Amino acid sequence: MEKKEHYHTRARRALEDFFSSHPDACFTARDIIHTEGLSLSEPTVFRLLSQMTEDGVIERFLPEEGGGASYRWNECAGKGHFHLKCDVCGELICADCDFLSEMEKHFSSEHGFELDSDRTVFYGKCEKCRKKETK
Amino acid sequence: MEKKEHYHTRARRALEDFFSSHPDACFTARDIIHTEGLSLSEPTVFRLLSQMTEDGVIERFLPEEGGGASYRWNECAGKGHFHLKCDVCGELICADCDFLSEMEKHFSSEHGFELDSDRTVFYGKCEKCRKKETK
DNA sequence: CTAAGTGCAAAATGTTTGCATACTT
DNA sequence: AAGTATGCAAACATTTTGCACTTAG
Repeated sequence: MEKKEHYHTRARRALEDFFSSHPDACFTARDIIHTEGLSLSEPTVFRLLSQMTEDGVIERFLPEEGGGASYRWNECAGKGHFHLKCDVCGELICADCDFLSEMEKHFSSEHGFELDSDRTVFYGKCEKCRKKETK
Repeated sequence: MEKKEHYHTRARRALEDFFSSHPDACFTARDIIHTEGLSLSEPTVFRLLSQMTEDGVIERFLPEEGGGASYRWNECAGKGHFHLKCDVCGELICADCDFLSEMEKHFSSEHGFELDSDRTVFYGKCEKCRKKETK
């Protein structure tokens, strides 16, 4: 639970700028390594991604199919929210509504389970993709 | 959506037997490869795990930290259920209660999201581990 | 000056593929 | 006989490590 000391280096700033200027998009380590403007080495990218995830600056999402973990700017840090991931278009939707506390209550009282909503990802099909299909 | 034809081979039977006789435990490909009684090669294990997951015989869970994906006998195949994964002891609990349809209803009406409950894993802390901590 | 960060090369993991052989149907 | 499965070796992809060097505080 101790905050580690981080120097403000070029690499760290570059990554923070990169994520914060694409707040809704997910990137893999690979994406970042191959982004021209950044030119960061593999170890540096993985090290920074891990640190920034631990610090809550970005969020980490596990790989679905091929490829590695993906990361995204964490706008709603610590706010209590949940994620909806569309299996069709791949979009990751950040949701925040009252139902969350209802879910937490249910899991706690009925299953004795303390839900960590920030880490839980709901899979399914998003509104856009559902509409497309019923055409 | 077409069912692929599968031969009943020694390897396939061995894996099915293995999973069905440990219905509550999760195994990685690595675990299986190193299980003495089975003696299956790496490619065979990965190929079978993929096929059996597609066919719904087993369930696949993505890696949390280190290690690869883990697999488990799918007892509640197609029954509509959800999973609670304890971050502390790692246990994966299979839950099946009425709240599920309530959740589906909420996501559908409020978020336009069609939930695939079978694939969704809730992270948090299970009853046992919560009790342990408050000692 | 000291602690932390960086890049390179190499290693460790997890998973997949090409291909010749063996098994199921 | 035809189609699928297997094992080996090798390829691939992702992530980590060791180490010499640089940079921030």
